[in-house]
Amino acid sequence: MSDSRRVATVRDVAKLAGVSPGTVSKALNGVGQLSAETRAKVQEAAAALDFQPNHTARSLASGRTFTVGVITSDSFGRFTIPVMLGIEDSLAAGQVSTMLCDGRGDPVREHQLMERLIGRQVDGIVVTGRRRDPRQSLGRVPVPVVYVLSESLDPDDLSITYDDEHGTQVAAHHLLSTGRRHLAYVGGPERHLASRLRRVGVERALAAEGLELDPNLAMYGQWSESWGRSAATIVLRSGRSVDGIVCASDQIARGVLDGLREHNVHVPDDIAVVGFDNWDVMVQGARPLLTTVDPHLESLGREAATRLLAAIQGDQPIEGGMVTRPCELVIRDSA
Amino acid sequence: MSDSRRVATVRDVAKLAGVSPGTVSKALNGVGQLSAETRAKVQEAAAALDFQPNHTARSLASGRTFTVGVITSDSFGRFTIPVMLGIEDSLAAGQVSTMLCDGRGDPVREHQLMERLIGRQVDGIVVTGRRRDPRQSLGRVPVPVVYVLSESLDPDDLSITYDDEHGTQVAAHHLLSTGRRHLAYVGGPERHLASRLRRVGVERALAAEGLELDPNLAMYGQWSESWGRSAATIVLRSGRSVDGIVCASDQIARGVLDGLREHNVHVPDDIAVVGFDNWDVMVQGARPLLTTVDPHLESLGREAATRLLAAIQGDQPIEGGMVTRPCELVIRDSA
DNA sequence: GTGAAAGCGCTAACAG
DNA sequence: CTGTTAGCGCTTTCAC
Repeated sequence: MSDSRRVATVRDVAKLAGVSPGTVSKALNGVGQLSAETRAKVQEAAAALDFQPNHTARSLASGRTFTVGVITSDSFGRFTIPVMLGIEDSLAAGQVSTMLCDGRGDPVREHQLMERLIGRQVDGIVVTGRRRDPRQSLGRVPVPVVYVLSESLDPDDLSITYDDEHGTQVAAHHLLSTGRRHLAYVGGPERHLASRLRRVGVERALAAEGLELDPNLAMYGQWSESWGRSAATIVLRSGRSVDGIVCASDQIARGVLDGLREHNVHVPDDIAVVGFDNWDVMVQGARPLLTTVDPHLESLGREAATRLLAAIQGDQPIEGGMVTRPCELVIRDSA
Repeated sequence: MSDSRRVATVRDVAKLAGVSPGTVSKALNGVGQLSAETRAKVQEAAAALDFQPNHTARSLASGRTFTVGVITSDSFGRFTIPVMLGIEDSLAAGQVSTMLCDGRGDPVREHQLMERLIGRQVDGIVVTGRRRDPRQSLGRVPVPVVYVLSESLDPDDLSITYDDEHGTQVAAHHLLSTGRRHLAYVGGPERHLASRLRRVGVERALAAEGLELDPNLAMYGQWSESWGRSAATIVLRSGRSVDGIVCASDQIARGVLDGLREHNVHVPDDIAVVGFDNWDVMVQGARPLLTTVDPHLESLGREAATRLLAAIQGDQPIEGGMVTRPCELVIRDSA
């Protein structure tokens, strides 16, 4: 379906309202000083003509496109989505739209995307990625940039992320405070920063009670359910009387849960289990419902966008550094 | 980090190359007739100045923004992502970017988004949604529109989607061709078109062999794992000697698998199970690995974008109707 | 082949 | 308070 009537411009509105185009602009944008009367007259005319300002022309004249670019290395995946929702949430109010690009984790491609976004005159850029591992900086960019989730290796960039260590620390603390004493940690691959940081969190919580994490019960593996199942078996066969397991992801936790059930171990009575991510699909499918750590990705996105907006409007320039937000433990039935 | 050197314009390039701005435009865009020599000179100058054309200005002058809007009702969810990947895939070649908006399934909001996109002068719009259920048309829009996944109720719109019925038909056919005779169907909510169509597919496949789907073995429930678990129990308690189960989603299938395992039923030897979606997370976590139907969402997105591009370039106007693409059975270990 | 000129639709600076 | 005047950076006739 297509409608080819020519669309109204400021000139048409001006003519109908009996004023000049400049006045129309001021009236509709609420800038400058105008009599309430004129303003009303213009608004009426605009409404009558169903006037929609031409965004492109506005951008060219004002130098702002009211668009921010988002470059992700997560292929629009599970981590990017909540971050995007947060970004949109805080941008929508300012009538700012986003342009999502998938860098596929390739620095060269990311750089091209950045240049393309710059060519499109975006007002700012958010860079986000799969997981926590630090990433290369985009380098010099003529507009403000904020990194979310994956921190930039350049300390002059602003990175906003969550606190892995704190997340598992809270999880382990919960286990300890409900009487568990012998904890195990089931991580993802050791090469992933998140795996290592989350282990430290468990150790911290134990240390606070004068306890230690048995190195044999601190394991690295994959980010998968099947690794979780294997890990459950390993824990049970270890001969150690484990009564609580902190997992580095909900997927792993689900595997652990399944593994334990197959060995007729009752959760949470015999062993309590905590996950990480608060990923609804995993959490809801798990039996019992999974107690897990929520990194609040959406609010990270919201914060990134808010900072970016402030920088764009010139209120507050971006200053480099790491912002690390706490996680929250969501208690359900597994611990 | 920020770099405030003024960026080069066509005028700068023109001056350096010793030609006029108009010539620069022609040389860089490969239009009109120019001597190879001049063209080279201009390209050299552009490179020397690291010239990046201002997209906004180009849009204003040419009337095309090389941007298409995508309105989804799926909150950037699981169904939108593959579709988006497909769209990007086919658009990227033409240097076209996308603007993703979340309509949250609210027709009013969707309409606002559409107007906003039109205000931003997008060249075309793709409308996509959660699942298959038909949706209201956006109505009159001054640019080409293509609906993907959720078909438009207006037959004058072009809708591209996959064939639910065919999907489960292929699944059931596979079960029958490997010797199963007594099939059950575990659907999602009956109010969802997909649930009903997928049931029909199973019936068709059975009919082709002179068999029927026992109404007691055709069930509707939820799109969840826990419903799948319940359904497995129902099937086993039915007293019917079921040897194959077609599920309306991978999540349901996973639940069915878990339910069967708990009753010590062996899959696929005792009962074979097929899912729907080919959703990696579910498929990989399932035991045994799930045989399932792939609706090829990505290629639907690709096709939608290709059609849209053709319409934008004026090659081929959008004509209304439904395009329904077949699904593909992906055989793994559960059937 | 190439240059000059007009203009896309809007905003912004400056008069009045 | 409001109108006029210049552009924003590019494309695109149309002369030459």
